Amino acid sequence: MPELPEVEILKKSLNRNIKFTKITKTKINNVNLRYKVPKHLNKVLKGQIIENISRISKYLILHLSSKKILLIHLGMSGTIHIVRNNNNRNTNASFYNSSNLPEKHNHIEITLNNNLKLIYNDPRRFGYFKILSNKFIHQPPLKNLGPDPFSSSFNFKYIDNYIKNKKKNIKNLLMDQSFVGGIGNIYANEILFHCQLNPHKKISELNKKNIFQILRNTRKVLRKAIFFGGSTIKDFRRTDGKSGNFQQTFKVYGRHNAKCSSYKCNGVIKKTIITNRSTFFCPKCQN
DNA sequence: AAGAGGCCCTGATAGC
DNA sequence: TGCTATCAGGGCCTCT
Repeated sequence: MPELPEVEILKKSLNRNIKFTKITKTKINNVNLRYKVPKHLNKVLKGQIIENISRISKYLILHLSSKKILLIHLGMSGTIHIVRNNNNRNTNASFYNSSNLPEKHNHIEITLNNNLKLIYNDPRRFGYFKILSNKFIHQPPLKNLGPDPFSSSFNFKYIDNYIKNKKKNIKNLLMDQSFVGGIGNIYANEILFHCQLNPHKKISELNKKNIFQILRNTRKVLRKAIFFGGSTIKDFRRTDGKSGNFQQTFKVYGRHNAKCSSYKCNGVIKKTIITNRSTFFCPKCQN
């Protein structure tokens, strides 16, 4: 489910609402995620102050006062909901209340000392929780990640050098987390449309102009998605349960058989499969 | 050794 | 209504 924009929105919401709160209790309802929920999770979290919340690629990171970190990956369908503990009255619209909270798949509940509770919900169980030491940057899974798309190390020289002697196509390159961290299927499709690049195009055929297009449009599309509150296709929800709106601006994703929205283009969006993932593009203006 | 494909899991929807 | 098949925002593992 969540790609960089959705995790970034989640990070900001958590920083607004739970930064410097103390964890009083952890309840594990179901240990079955991609990896089993660590047995010592409760022990590690209890009494900890959440000093900061950051994001690397699609990973969410809670920095604890013990200097350990809680790494959270949301997989395809993970969401974190902020719930007010006692919401009998004085209902605050910016949080979930018991009436719109999902009933199934609430794997983990973390109670805080400010009357709020975090609920991790994940129907498909591809997400996971992991405790890491303060050297987490140099440990898997983070150590193999490419630069953040917004960082200065994601630049022309880096891309130009990275694609040398490689054979894959441009869509798989964008989706490759060791090339750049955070782009998934939706945004890879959208970025390539804005670059007017065919997703099948081999990276060995990219010219200088193409590389600059990739740089510019990657940042443009992701920044816009964050501004629109992320994309809700099926089940992405913000921490308050509301949907994102970026999906209304999709140019190609999910738009097969629809008319291309490019100025003066009369092409029709086509759907194909690349490495098992749905791929959408306009055959006419993406070459 | 890079790259393609299978697979983990549940739920929604389409088609018969 | 009720079955079965297909498809989902990811990424690890295996095989070539």
